[in-house]
Amino acid sequence: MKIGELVKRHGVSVDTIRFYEKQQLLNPSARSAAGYRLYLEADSQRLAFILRAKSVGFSLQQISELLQIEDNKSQWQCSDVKNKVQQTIREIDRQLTELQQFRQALQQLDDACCGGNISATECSILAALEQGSAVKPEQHAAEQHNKEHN
Amino acid sequence: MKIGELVKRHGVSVDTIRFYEKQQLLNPSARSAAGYRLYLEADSQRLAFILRAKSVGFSLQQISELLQIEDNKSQWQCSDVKNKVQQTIREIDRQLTELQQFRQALQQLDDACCGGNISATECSILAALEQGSAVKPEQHAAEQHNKEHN
DNA sequence: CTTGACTCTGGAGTAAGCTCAAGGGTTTAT
DNA sequence: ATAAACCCTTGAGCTTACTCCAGAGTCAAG
Repeated sequence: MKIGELVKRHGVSVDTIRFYEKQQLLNPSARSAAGYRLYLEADSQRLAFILRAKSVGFSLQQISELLQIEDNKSQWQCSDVKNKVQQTIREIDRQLTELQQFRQALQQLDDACCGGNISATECSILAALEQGSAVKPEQHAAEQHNKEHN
Repeated sequence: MKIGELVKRHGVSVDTIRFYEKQQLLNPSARSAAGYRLYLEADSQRLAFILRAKSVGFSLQQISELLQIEDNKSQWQCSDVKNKVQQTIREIDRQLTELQQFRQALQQLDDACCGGNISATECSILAALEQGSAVKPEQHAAEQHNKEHN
């Protein structure tokens, strides 16, 4: 099949396919006389592999490594594959930790801010960013009932 | 002070400062006769603001918006600032959700794989990526005791 | 035989946030 | 006076995963 049918089957663009080829992830099995890329069923399945791995969170670099194993399965062991998966999980965990820290820092700023229609000159969020001090809630002409915790 | 002292104080590179200037985040208060950038205390504090906001997870774009408020505090309200923070939190939450889904998908693959020294031809991870089917643990010459759940 | 759909190559552009290099002027200490 | 350390501008490069464009050849239908 030509590139047009391949992309129709998988819902990706031709540019994506050519990009994957440049990255050595997916080569056409042949070329027509006019130079058109020709793909076989096996190529289509390989593309499906790539897209599934991508949707699961692998980078193209990691997919390339998995494909090397896939291409030569008998020379690799289960543990090789599992190691790659676990390494990816660890990377994701690192990103999660970082994001959660950001979230927490922002949540603290958010909690301390009244969010009302008082002027931003008294905003505790800006104050914290200016002075880098610990977060202190605003105390304007109203009740202040969240002094505890911390 | 010249750029060299500024960067020494804050532990960033001169390239970073010049980049922030191009992004209109931080302009020197003056230039010397020879064209050297000259910064005042206020500039140094503004840089501190930027770096703190960055460490908390704001993008440069968002920092730019915060600085606009900071530059003209009296014309903004607390709620304006709080809204920006909450918007950022929502973006982070979206990223967290996505990462957690990736993590879960990978964890399922990982759980199903024995990770042993059997050949990768029987690896359940590769099988799942090839066929796109639900994850099924390998069943080789050993006990199989995790059939439930799912 | 022509029109339109399809395909080709090569190269540029995108977002984000810098980092580096080339080639040159300035300041400061000795 | 000269060398080291500092500063300047312009412009390119890095990373990831594409996307878009120009200019041109190819194929199938009518």
